[in-house]
Amino acid sequence: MDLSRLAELTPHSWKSGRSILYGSSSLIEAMDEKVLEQISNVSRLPGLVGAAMTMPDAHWGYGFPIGGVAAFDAEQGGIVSAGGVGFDISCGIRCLRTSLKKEDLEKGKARIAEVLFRKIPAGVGEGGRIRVSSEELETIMISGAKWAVDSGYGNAADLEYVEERGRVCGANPAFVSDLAKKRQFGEMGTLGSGNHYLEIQVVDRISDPAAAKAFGIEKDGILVSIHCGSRGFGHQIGTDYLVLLARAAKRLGLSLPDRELACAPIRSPEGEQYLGAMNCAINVALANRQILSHLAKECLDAVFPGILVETLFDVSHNTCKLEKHVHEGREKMLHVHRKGATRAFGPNHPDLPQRYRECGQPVIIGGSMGTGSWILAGNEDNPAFCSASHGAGRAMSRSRALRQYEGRKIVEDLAQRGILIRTRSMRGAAEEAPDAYKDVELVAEDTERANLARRVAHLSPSVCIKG
DNA sequence: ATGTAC
Repeated sequence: MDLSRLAELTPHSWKSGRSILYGSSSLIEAMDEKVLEQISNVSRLPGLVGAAMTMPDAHWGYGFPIGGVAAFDAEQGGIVSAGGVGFDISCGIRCLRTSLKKEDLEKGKARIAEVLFRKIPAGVGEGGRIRVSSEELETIMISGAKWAVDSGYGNAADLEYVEERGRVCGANPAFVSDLAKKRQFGEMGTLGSGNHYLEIQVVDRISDPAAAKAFGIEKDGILVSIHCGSRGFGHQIGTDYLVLLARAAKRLGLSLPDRELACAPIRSPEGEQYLGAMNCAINVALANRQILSHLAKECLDAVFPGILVETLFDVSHNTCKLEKHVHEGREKMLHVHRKGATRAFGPNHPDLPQRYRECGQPVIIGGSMGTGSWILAGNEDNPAFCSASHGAGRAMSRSRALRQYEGRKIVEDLAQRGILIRTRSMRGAAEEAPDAYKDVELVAEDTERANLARRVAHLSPSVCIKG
């Protein structure tokens, strides 16, 4: 991206019209011009409050850039957009802390890789062993991770450390198509494909000891991170509502800068229907990660008997949420779209569990396959409607990565470095090559320098089950 | 992201 088109606000934020791009000049320069074009389009949608923003890990997406944040006010004709949430609704990361230490893991590393690979359903169309009835699915849509806990997957203590305590309000199954429901019956408790993974990680650097203590992590400790979403269910809702919202925009005469930005006023039948369906998908994703956490725990217990596994936190990064924010000195209820962006509540936020009230919400930046990840903590004066980066962010398209890399070689190279990848798709491994992503170190550093969140601990991968 | 593509 050509920096001369942007006004430098700070060394880590750049402005163009009503858009703000967060990140240092090197990350912004490396971004596709499309990111600026897309976020500028978003900034012209009705009812936007403040600026449309991109996080340091942003890249080109469908309509909205991935790494995009935009808040809309229903009282000012604000809109909701399916492209502003993404197809994988409520995709996110569940992070588990364990009582295991680095040296204990080494002894059982190959074994846990095999057990996880056998037990965690992963890959395109890979169904799980769990079958739910249509009545159960209705309950899942309303109760999210709470349904999973009530059904024996995990325990109530987990829910305390899941965004919205495992269940969002406003879910309305009546607005979900039969096709979306049908696609989910066999997919509860499955990882999916693409950038999804289940990874065992070693805490190898602590940069904020106080927050690390609150998060219950220490150097050489072992964490498990599960990155996945709402599978075919959310995808189908996204597909269904792109059509419906485009029709609504046309009917209401909204002029859209890009047809991929199909949207409708929050206060319109279609807007309300989308939000009702999207909230069902959030709950499905939260239930999915709860089940997967339980399965992972069973695997860990089989290989490391007596291991303690607790939920550190569960963050979604593809959502639209109604939240209270202070803008220009006034309190407002806003619909905040975060597409490939993590919510990052700061210290003293009333929605945080007591344990994290003082240090702020755990913010997870999931790295690419074989590279590191970061855990950060939310700041009280976050400038982006309490949002932060969600991952390394792609630097290269999937098709280009596929041309450039060979999956098997990527997996072998990582094995040489002691990182065990288990996948059913070598094509996926090529698409997910570490170098097809931005440098997660730069993303985490810029996230901190832009005041979006502050770094707490660096994690390095040890075992990774890829979708 | 996706029972991977109108």
